[in-house]
Amino acid sequence: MKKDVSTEQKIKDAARKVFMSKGFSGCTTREIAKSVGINVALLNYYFRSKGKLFELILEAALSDLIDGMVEVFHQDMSLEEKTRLIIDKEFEFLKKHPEFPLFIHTGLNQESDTEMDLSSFLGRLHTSGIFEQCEKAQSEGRMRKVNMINVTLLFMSNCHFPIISKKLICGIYQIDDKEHHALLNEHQEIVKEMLINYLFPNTNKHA
Amino acid sequence: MKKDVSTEQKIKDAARKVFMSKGFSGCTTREIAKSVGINVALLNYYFRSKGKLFELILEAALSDLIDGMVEVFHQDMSLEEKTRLIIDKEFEFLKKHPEFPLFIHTGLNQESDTEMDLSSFLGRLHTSGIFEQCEKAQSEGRMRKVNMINVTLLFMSNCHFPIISKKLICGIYQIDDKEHHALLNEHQEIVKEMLINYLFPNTNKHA
DNA sequence: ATCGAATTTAAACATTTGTTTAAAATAAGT
DNA sequence: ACTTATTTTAAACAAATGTTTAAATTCGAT
Repeated sequence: MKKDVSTEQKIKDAARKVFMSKGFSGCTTREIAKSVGINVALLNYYFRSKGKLFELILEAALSDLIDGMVEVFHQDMSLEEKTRLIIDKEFEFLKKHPEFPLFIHTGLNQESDTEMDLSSFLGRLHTSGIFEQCEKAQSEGRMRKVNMINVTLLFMSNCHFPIISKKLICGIYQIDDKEHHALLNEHQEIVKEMLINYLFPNTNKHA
Repeated sequence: MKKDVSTEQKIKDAARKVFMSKGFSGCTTREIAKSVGINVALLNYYFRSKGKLFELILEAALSDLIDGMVEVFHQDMSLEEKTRLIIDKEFEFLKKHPEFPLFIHTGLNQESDTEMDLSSFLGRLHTSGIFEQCEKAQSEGRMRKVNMINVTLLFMSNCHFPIISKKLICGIYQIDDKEHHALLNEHQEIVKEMLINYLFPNTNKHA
């Protein structure tokens, strides 16, 4: 029943790659099928439609995103350490998968009929204990009193956007891929310092 | 020869609206034509193809983006004042045109054959005098020594991403449009303080 | 009013696209 | 070996899509 890797999984992998680089309406089912080496009909045999397949891929990507964060949250570390670690991890991941953030946000915007339910992710964040750890640090004055949604935004903005904006930045400042990669490395350090300084102002007064 | 507003302009306006909300491959020429109330052929009479029209709209949007920034740069203000003003302006603009940032970045990534030339925008930034003003402040120790590309990234990340990520944030944290709007207002202040503190650390030690 | 150019339309074209149907091939169970 | 269910394919469908053609309409200038 199982080959080396099942056809179903091969389709998912190919679909993920194609959807990520071209978006939902930017590619065709035939393109995905061809990249797997199968017929178009087989794609609708396993998944019911292009839209269903897309939803599946998008949901998996979102799950990966949350999992990556939660994994760090679970560890036994100070918030400063978690901050550094999560920024490093995010940058390293995104350098390898640059299409990821744009895919997620355009994907969420193209959901035609049914809005995807993301509420389950909040549960995973809650059970990671990160909210309690922040709340405690905030009440003890070690962390700036900022809403957790704003904290989320600060992290994601400064990790994801530099990847999203690659074409714009390279186009305007006339730099090539190699220079942009160096830029990202610089920026990674900048973001770490800026966020640490902002969120934990007391601990880092003269670091 | 000219109506109240020319057909050409009406097409551009409609195309801008449709492209912004659905992306290049997410809409059809007929959809644009219908929203103007004209025939599909007329669209290709004024612009040569769907792709050409899209390039035009994208270029105009990019130009608007740069213009908005340059306009602030030209004014006679301190860098701290310009920082606050540009963040406020950007947030206000994006609250009114939330599709703008996603459109630009997916647009730049969908350019099939010809890469768009963005080098002209660098010239406009240079003549605004902002680079010299920063260089001076940096050499005088009033501004942190950060590459201007990184500065650009910091600003754009923290202004654009909160808009881009609306669906994700609302979905995860289960908030509605109204709450998200309030969130943006909070975030606007956070970003201003964080960036000012980071870029001009001396001036704001105990503000 | 008439001529010619610019504007607009209806219709058609050739592809492409998502999906389905029915048959063929493969695998599994007996 | 035979039967049945699963997997895969080729072909077809209807609808959609970007673009073009040729005719109609509008409009300014003479």
